[in-house]
Amino acid sequence: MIRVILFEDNKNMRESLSLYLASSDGIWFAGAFPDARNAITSVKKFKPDVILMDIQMPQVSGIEATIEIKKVYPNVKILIQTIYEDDDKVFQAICAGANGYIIKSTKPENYVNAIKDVFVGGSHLSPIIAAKVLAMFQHQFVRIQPTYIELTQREKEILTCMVKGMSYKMIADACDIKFSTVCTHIKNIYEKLHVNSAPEAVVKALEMKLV
Amino acid sequence: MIRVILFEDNKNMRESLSLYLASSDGIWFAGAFPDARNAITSVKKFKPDVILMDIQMPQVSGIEATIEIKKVYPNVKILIQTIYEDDDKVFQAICAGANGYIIKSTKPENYVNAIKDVFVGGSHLSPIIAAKVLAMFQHQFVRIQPTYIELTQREKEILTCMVKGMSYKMIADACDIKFSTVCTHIKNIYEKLHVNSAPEAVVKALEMKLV
DNA sequence: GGCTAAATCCCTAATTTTAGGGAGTGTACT
DNA sequence: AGTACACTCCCTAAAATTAGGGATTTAGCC
Repeated sequence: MIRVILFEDNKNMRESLSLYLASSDGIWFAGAFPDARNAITSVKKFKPDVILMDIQMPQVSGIEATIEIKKVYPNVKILIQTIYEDDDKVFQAICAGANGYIIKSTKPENYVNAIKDVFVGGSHLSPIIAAKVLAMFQHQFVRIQPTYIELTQREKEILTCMVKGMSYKMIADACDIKFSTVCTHIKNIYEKLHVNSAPEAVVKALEMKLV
Repeated sequence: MIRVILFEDNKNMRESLSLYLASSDGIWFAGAFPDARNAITSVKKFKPDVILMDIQMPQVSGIEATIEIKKVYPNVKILIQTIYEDDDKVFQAICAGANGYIIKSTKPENYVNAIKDVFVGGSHLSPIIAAKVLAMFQHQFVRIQPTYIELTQREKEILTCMVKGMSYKMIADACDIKFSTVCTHIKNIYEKLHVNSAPEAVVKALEMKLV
């Protein structure tokens, strides 16, 4: 049996969800709360395996509650359930440590599926949310290089050293070349990247993921 | 009806999946292929809405095929189905533009659910995969600040200017303070961040997401 | 062979940054 | 009333970076 508690400010929603969960196989519904002000004590008292958490609640938001609970009970699974599907909320929820994110419009059996998924260590994301997460993920990692910049092997090597915060002298040592050669390379790098200083070059290198 | 094609090198798997999909409601199964060498021409010919793609295939991997197909047909939905659940494969698949990732052990009806999810613009991730994605996501974005560093408002402002590649003089102008004050602030910043140069400070600022 | 690009080296001089030091103002908290 | 801290400013001098210029060697390509 999976012990579940619910945080949800909307009375109707809270009562109907409670009823549904209480009558679901494999779920032991331990309690429902209209706000998350005493979330920690509730968790301590009811020892849930999975928490269903609304985002929009008076006093303490579901995001804040998630952060607090995860700090003290990192193994409790938290399933966000909300009507919000904007990037920011999704982003915050994930960063807070949520184990799943389902939108409220889903069929009630999806709640049970999601609870079972997160209980065994998986995550459950509604398709719309999953799409958002993947999009954010790609945006983060896929290299966008509109202006294709060609740095030579040596130049990349030296740029990498600069990113590490090394001085010209240290770079010369590390690459086993003369100080003056480092100067030359860096001059060329600046020209190729259209920058005029080390910090600028470093920022550009990082954002273009050249190194 | 959702037009679906399948890339899968394992004969048994290919045939049983084909059978199952061909008999599923709402799905028009258009074809199955043992490798992805002519993926583009197959897509052109069969005009699928959704492609089921294995990762491990001879000649051309499912990841490579995904990249190629997405380049030409960005609107075709690609659903990765594989036995691999290691971080690297998941990561690559997502970066390649996959719209979903399901592991082969799932029940056949999950295939149909996933196909329907991606067809309407959502994404579908198996719980284990979703958990991995969320973990990677958190790892990327959650600020790990073991050494809690407090920069004052002004210091953050100046650090931001440095990240933009501005010189001391430009910063002084921008913040409407004297050059010497900029020096003082930067000295303090270096002390707080335990660095000795502008590039280092910039890198640290970015990786600690202080700015 | 001639050409090009990468990589190496050197010089000078201007400019910028960094490392010391000290010092005054205002605000907020105790 | 006193203290702490953020913010401001100044000075000097050493160190590092940037901007010019030019030069050689090696390797690959036509």
